[in-house]
Amino acid sequence: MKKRLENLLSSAVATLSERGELPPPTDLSILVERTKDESHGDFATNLAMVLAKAARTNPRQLAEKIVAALPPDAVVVRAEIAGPGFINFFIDPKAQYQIIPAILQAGSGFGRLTVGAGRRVQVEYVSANPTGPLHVGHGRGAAYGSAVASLLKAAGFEVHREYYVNDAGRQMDILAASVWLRYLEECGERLTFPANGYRGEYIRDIAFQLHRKVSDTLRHPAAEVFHGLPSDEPEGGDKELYIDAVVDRAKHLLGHHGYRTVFDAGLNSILDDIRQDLAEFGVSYDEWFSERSLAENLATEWGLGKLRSAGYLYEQDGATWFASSRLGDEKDRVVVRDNGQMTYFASDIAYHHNKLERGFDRIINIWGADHHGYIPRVKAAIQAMGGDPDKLEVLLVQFAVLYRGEEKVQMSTRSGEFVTLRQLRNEVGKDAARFFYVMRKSDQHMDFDLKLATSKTNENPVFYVQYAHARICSVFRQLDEKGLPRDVASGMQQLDKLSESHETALIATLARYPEVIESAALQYAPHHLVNYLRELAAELHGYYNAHQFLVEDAGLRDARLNLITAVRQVLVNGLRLLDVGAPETM
RNA sequence: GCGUCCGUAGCUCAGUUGGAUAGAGUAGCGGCUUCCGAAGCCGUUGGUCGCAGGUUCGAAUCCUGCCGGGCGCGCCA
Repeated sequence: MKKRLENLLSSAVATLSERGELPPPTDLSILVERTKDESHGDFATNLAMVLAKAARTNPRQLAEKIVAALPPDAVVVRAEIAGPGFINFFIDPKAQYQIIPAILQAGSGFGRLTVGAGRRVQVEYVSANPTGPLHVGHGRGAAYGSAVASLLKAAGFEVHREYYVNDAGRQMDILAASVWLRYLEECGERLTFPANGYRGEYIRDIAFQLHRKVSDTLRHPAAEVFHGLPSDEPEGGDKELYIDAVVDRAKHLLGHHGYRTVFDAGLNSILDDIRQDLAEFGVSYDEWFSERSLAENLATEWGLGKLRSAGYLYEQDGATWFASSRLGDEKDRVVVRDNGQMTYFASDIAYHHNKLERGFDRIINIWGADHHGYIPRVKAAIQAMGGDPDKLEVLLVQFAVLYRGEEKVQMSTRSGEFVTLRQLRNEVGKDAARFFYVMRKSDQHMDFDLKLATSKTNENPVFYVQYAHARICSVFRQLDEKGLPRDVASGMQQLDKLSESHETALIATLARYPEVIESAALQYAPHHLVNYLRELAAELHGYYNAHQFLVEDAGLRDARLNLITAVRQVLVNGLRLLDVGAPETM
């Protein structure tokens, strides 16, 4: 409908230009919006106000000319000029009714668009280090990333969902060392655990399983393990130097094979847990991309080689630096440390090089907001490798602060008593968690009220929307119980009986759904969809309370049943994009 | 200190490629069930859009400064 009006307007502008009443058309984009106020008609455009300056006339006069030049259209009842120069369009209600058969015919495909035109988009989200279970911060990234990917797919993009598994690098070595030390404790060794090791209870579980599997074969006396190491932080040393020394010692004593056994025990156990956790959260991936595979394929060296040949690498203080400051970053960044180890950033350069090579039209990274300072260096790397930095879009997700009613839920990674995503799901359920996480703009802090998420009242937006769906299902159960007939085709013939204000408003809201999907997808803003669903549910509840659906008049009854069937379909489609259930009974 | 994001009703938040009288939920107040699920609905109270300038037909939205807050500023990831 918007498109149709835009075409009418551009034809009117063309006519005026030919007559010389307007300057030759530039590449102006005609903006047609839905009105907020009924008295302003159904759609409005600010076209006359935008063009007034170039036409050297006042907006209202120009608006009159534009309206006069509009080609006739069966659907447009009238066009009015209002306010400072808006042109308001009033649409024939009969044309609006057609959305109902359109929705029922399209079914689950209603709201599937073609704006994406099959362009390939890669979406990377969560990508938490496999050094421990997912916590509630990752949950928001998971819900958001998953919703964005689903929206883009609905909008017609070809979407590739990816999790970057940091299964290489220093943190994983620290994890392996932590597992090994707990394993030694299982064997009966007594030792002091490093300040910078992973202290979570899950490490003990992994060590316990490892010990059951390999018994004492990887055991070394504690005295041998810690002999000659620098002092740890509590003894006045440097915890970073200390943990690195512990890692080296583990590698040395265990040998390649033994070390790998410990390393993989930790990695596989945690990664399996993360996979299962996400699966239960309804979050899925097309690919789990291994960082280690980059090293094994020498991709990291290759990526750095690319930077070197482009003249962006230099040596200083024994380390290798990337001159990212020449490409907009605050300062240059180390890619190879003076001890010969690659930094995380070196892998990331290779990873992004790999993404570029795969030929995506757009690359979307979803990161925690605390990583925002990391964006310029990655963009710089892409540019240095000859790629287009604008292809990369980094979406930031702020952490959610958990509350139970008024009370803030304390979280502390240090003490290990952080709330895991699994704990959250167990407390509020998958549907509420998914819905709440994407209810707010992603780059904004949010308060997540656990008590509200579990309450079964109208205060809880999840239940409110789901209840609208269940209520419609209930109407159809009543229809059966009363033994009333239903004739869909006949209802379609008599849609013009839907003349109550609740009905026309509901129809207009239904017609908006594809526009909501488009803007939510293009703006990476699932909260737009959430707000829409709440609005649609509210209108359904209001309609339900104001009018009886199962009325005597069979024609009116069938028309109303067709309308609420369409509402149910849109609720289902929208909730499915968020992976929130649409139960038939509550 | 530098960078970056943010500041909208008592509370939680929408609304920012500039548009008409700034919205919703919740809290408060007052109503609605012989009838399809009251897990609902209707009405009402409540705002210097952080402050001060600027840009223009028009600013919550864009620009500048200030105030207040989050995050970042490692040869960590």
